Amino acid sequence: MLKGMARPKSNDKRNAIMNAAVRVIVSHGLGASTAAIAKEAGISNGSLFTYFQTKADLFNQLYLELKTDISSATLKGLSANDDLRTQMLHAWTNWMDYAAAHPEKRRAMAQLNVSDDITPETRAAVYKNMAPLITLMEKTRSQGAMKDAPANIAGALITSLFEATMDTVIQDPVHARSHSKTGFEAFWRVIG
Amino acid sequence: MLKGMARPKSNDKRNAIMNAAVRVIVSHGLGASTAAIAKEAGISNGSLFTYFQTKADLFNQLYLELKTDISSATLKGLSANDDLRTQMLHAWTNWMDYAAAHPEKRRAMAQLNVSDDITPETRAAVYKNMAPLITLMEKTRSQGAMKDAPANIAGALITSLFEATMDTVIQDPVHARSHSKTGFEAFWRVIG
Amino acid sequence: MLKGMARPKSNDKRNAIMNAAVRVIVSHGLGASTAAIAKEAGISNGSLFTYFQTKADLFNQLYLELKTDISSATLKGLSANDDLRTQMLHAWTNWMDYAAAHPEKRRAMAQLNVSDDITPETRAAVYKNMAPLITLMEKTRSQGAMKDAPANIAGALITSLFEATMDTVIQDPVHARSHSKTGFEAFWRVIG
Amino acid sequence: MLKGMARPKSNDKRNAIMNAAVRVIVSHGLGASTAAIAKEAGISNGSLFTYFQTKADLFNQLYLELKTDISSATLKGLSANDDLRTQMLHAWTNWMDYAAAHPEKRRAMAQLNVSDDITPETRAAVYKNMAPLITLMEKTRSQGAMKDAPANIAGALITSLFEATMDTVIQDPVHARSHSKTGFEAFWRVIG
DNA sequence: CATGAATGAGCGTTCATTCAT
DNA sequence: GATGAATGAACGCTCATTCAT
Repeated sequence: MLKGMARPKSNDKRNAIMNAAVRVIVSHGLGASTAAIAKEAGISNGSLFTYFQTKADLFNQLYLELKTDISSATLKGLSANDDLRTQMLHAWTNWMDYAAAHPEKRRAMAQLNVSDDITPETRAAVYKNMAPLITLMEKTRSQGAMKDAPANIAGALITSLFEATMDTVIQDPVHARSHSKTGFEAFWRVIG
Repeated sequence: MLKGMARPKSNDKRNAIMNAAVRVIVSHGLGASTAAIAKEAGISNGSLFTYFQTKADLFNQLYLELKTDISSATLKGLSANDDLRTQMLHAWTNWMDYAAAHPEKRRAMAQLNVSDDITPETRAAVYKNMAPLITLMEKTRSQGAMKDAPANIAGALITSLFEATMDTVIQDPVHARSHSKTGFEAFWRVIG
Repeated sequence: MLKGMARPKSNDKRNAIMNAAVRVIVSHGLGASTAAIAKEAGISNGSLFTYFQTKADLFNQLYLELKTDISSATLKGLSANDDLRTQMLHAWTNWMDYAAAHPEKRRAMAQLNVSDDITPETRAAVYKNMAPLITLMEKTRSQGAMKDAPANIAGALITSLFEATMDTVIQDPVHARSHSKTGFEAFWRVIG
Repeated sequence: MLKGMARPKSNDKRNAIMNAAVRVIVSHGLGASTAAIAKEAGISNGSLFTYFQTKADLFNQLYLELKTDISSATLKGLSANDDLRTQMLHAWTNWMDYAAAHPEKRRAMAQLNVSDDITPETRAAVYKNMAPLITLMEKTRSQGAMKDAPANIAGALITSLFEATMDTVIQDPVHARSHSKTGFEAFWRVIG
């Protein structure tokens, strides 16, 4: 690293705050105090503001990171050579596995989804991250039952099936595999 | 009017508070202050507590009322003689019409849905209100593509399609009819 | 009663408020709300202000009445022919009997004693009511062990013995008679 | 000073709050607002809660501190070799001197004495502080005029004489010495 | 850069008092 | 006169943010 370069401060600490925020949001909602998050992260309340300018800033960065994580987890191992259904199922399964492995992150994300603090810029960045997935979905849609439907309603319906399946998987993890399969089949009936 | 009768509690005022709460929740989230709600309703901050014991109480009553409204709007004109698809489509259309006509109520409801203030009792009462709809949906499910799926995942998927369609209708009201149709068809492919 | 004379409104209701105030002060302190007192009295919160201009006004009148009651109870049956010790014992016993019979009144009085709401005027009126007792005490003092002490310290000491005995009688009513006797003997050693 | 050490909690500030509380309680009673106390202490209202978790907590700590102060002032210079009367007079004089020097503290203490905010734990701690004095008093009592009286009435009578004398000393400080002497003589007649 | 005390606006709620009915 | 809804100032307390150490 070059001298004089802006130090990224401690990435460990930044991550600790992020992880603490997830836990505290899950247990106390978005109204959780920054002090509580700092404490959970093992740092002083003041230090939190060395890493994030404001609480809203923390929430935006956290939201983006959670979505980025899930996005790359979902796309892992995807092969463009496979047929669309195979790719889609692969992505779907990745997604569900991730959600099952990180239920807290999913829960925090669900809260942040409805927060007024998340800016349009963040939402746009999230959207951009998911571009490959959206492309895949669009390709699928344009050849299947929804080929004539506008993209917005199609996207909304599909996303909603993803999320509903995920939430069921988290709430009833014992039957995760079965729920995932049921969800995918419904999904494929809708879009395939 | 009886002698010794003071100004009675005004239903108009109660409604004004409810409506104000909807507007303020939409624009400022569940963190909206009771003072802001009272001001929007055109009453003093203290008066709000004449009509609702606590902020949580207001939120619970509001949630129940919104859900009850939408529930009865949805069931209006339903005829048990029709075949299931016709009944389901009728309900679906009612629901979407209501959502399109009251977008703010829908948005407030979405926020209240995830609020910690809503008690299990309120959720149970809401559930009870929607019993006829749930029965109809269960009957449909048990004869269609999801006949072998457990109820929890089925319910989650179906609800999610409702909500996704509704939100699209609200966000793009110009094409409300078309979105409603697209959503219903997807819905029917999933459950029918 | 003459026509046009200011009606004392309902004395029953006034008394009901007074009695309710005693009970509520005992159980909830001087911070008790006027609404709570009104409810205990079986009237509406607004009506309380027909009988008392302010909460402080109620407290002042109540204090005066409680002190007046105890004053006259104490003096009942006193014969100026008896020697001082006999008169004093008689008064003392009356006082203790009253306190034992009305422990709530005593407790409310104790609270009002330290209230900032009680005006100097009320305190003066109370003092005036107790004049015969004070005279008796002064006569006793001027012939006994405190004959050379200034009146203020003497009065304070004597009052304090009264009150301490009373409070013990109320807290341990089973031994009321014995405590009363012990207290009087101490009192007589001080002043007699 | 260690690195990373922030501004430490200031004992000066804590004391300022305590002293401010005494002054404000004297002038406005126990209903005094925390904001008023903070202002009188020259700090922000929020800062008060850095030093005391709740208003009741402040009151409890204040009460304990006032009582501890007076307790140690009273016991200062006491010699177990002296006869009981000498020891008792020494304590009595200390006490009166302290009260005369700190009339506001005495007044605040009198208010806190009757506060519902003071917990049994605090009262127990106060009692423990005063143990030597109580022991001395018990020894005296058991040899004197009240040797056959139960402890509760004896304690109440004695305490009441202390307090009555103190209050007179404060209200009429010009004759403090004389009042103190008068009070002690009465006290000794009661217990000695 | 870390710390945690300091700040003060803001919150939900209470309550003495007023006044329309 | 009786009623209780209406009022708004006040309260205890929290918390995002700043800044002295």
